[in-house]
Amino acid sequence: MADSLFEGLTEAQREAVAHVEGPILVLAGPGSGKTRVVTHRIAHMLRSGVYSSQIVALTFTNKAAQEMRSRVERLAPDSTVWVSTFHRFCARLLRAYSNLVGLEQNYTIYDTSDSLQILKRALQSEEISTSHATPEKVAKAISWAKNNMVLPERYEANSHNAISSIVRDVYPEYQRQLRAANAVDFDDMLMLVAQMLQENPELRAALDERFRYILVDEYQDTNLVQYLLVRSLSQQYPNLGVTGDPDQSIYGWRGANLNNILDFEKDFNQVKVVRLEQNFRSTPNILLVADQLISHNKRRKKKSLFTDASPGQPVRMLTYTTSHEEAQAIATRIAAQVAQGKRRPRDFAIFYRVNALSRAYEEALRQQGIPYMIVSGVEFYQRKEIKDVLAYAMLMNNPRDDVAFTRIVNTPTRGIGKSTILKLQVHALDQGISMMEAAREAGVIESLSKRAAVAVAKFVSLFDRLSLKINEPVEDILGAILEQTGYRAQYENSDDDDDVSRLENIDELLSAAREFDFQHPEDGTLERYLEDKALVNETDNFDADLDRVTLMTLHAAKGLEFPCVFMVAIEEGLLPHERSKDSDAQLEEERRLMFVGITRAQEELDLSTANQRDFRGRRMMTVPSTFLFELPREEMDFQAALPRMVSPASDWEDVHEIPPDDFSQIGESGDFSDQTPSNPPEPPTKMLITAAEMVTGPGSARPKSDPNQFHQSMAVLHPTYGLGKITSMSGEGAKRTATVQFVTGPQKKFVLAFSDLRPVSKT
DNA sequence: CTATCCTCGCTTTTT
DNA sequence: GCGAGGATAG
Repeated sequence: MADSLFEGLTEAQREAVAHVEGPILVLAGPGSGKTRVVTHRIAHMLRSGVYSSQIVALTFTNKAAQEMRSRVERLAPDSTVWVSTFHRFCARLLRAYSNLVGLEQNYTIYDTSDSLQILKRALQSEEISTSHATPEKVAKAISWAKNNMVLPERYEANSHNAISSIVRDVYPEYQRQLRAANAVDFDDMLMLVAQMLQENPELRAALDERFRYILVDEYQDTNLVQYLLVRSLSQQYPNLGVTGDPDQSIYGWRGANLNNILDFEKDFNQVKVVRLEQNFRSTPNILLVADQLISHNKRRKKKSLFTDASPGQPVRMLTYTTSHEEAQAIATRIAAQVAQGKRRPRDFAIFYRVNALSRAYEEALRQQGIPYMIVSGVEFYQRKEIKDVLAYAMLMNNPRDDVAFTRIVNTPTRGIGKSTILKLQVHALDQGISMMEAAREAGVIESLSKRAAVAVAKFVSLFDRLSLKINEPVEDILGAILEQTGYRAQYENSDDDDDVSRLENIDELLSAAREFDFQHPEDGTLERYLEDKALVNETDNFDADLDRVTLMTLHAAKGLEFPCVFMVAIEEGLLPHERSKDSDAQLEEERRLMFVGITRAQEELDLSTANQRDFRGRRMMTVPSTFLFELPREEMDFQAALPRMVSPASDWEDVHEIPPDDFSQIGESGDFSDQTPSNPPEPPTKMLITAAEMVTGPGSARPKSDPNQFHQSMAVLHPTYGLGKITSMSGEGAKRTATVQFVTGPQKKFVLAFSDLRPVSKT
């Protein structure tokens, strides 16, 4: 039946879609329609008589899962195919079979910072000195072990590595304390399920049968545990379909093992291999550059990428004298194209290797009045007030959760100080009980003063009162926490802007809880709600609908595409990064990173370097990346970015040599803009003028503003952050401060008398 | 206990 | 150059 599922597909794509039984490896080059193939394949399986309950599709991120789910739904509206992240899949299995791995069904999922608390405690109780290794480093090493299925008792220290001996000593205790708290860390979720399947052959066989068809997306990013997991569920029914591209594996540093995809054909019998090599995204010129670069990697599977698109413009390679000029030139180019109506801001993206580089481009864009957004992975931190409130809920759900207990026993303050908490902890450890249980025995703990014991007893009764509500709707539970603990009260009636915003965040949490209750009329348990909270990251801050230039790291760019891409700072030490240069494997990963960046571009691609770069507050001479010498230079457009540059490609190797007089520029003082020949950018057309445009020139001595002219909700301008709005104010006279929410994202607090804030006139 | 000072160190990031 | 986290003072 040549049905609609195959319409418009290439030969290779059809081949993959048509495959139902047995293992299949789909090697999907960039822009080759991979998701389309996977979703159509699922739909085809369903039409071929496979029950949707027998299929599970695993992804890494919630975003990918969501995307796949909605696309499957479109093709097969009433199917109940389970599309899930690895972690959520494992979370469910752990709930069902918790007893097999020493957990209770209501176990807690610790995030990275919670786990770190446990680790610090474990380091303390084992009396291990961390003077030569931070807890963070130890945590990383433990995570590595867990990703590689190394159980605590099997861990062996490496004599060359100081951290590994610490890990050997602390890993078992860390794991004990997690189990004592009835908690798991993220890595446990996968490792424990894998362990459970190894130790319980009947269960493994049953689940293998239940999940007869398993699909794994981004297979090149799987680690050993994930590999063991899917392999053990594909024994009697080896219908494992994996999709990925070894050339786009950029997460080796967090445990991804390239061997999984490279050896897939060895791991299973009669593997069907389909290569998706036709690219539907980029021009041949861009593809050629990508292909030449990646051909320098050894550990890969060769693919020949091709496209039907017309050649398009050559890829440009630009060398600037300074990073400042690089940023200016990019911003000017974008401004000009937008002004001409040729492109919109959202058509452009700027990619860099490290977040710390973003500033220069931000500033240049701001000066040009171009709207932009930064997609950054660092703003992930959880807000304190949210974590506090949820900690109460977590403790209700799992009273053994010592991290939650420690967090809220004195929040808001109720006279239970550090030493009291420590005494409770010691008592708990002695008796082999949880801190909550220890708190119940406060009256008989000798070391505790009468006063402390009373404070603790009061807390316990408060907690018990709250716990009565555990089966009520989540919104009611959180509401009760906020009222009965006095948590809300401590922030109410406060003028402080931080407190105001805390209350706003709390209200948002409540309305999200209401939404959860609404969405889960049947299974809206607190347990379920907390699992959602633990496994979903709400800061999905990339909104493709906004008409803004996108700034992001190369890692963040994976999976996206833009008509016009600028890849910047392609210099030794940055790309490849200096910390990646000691091994070939890491160097190849850096090359893949560049490959990923290049292949995001649909029509235009600019690669650039600067001879001098301002970075981390210092000015440094740079060396162009070795990767640049691996590109098809004859096919590219080498441009002198500035009058001073040597332009022809033949002289290009000389460009990075520093003319003697250039050293005069190296110094700690002085603004670049003084030295650069000023070629003022074309002023953008009127419709483009944003607030930043109105800022007076850099460094001009402007009198500070009178604090009294500011008021709540006023639009203001800052020379660095651009346009913003005053969300709240506090203090008086010289100490009067304003909190400003900037349109570019950040929220900052200013002492008005000393700030460079200016009101925006309404004219 | 909390505010502020100072030191350190510094890829990439999801769950 | 900047922010997190520890130390110290009030």
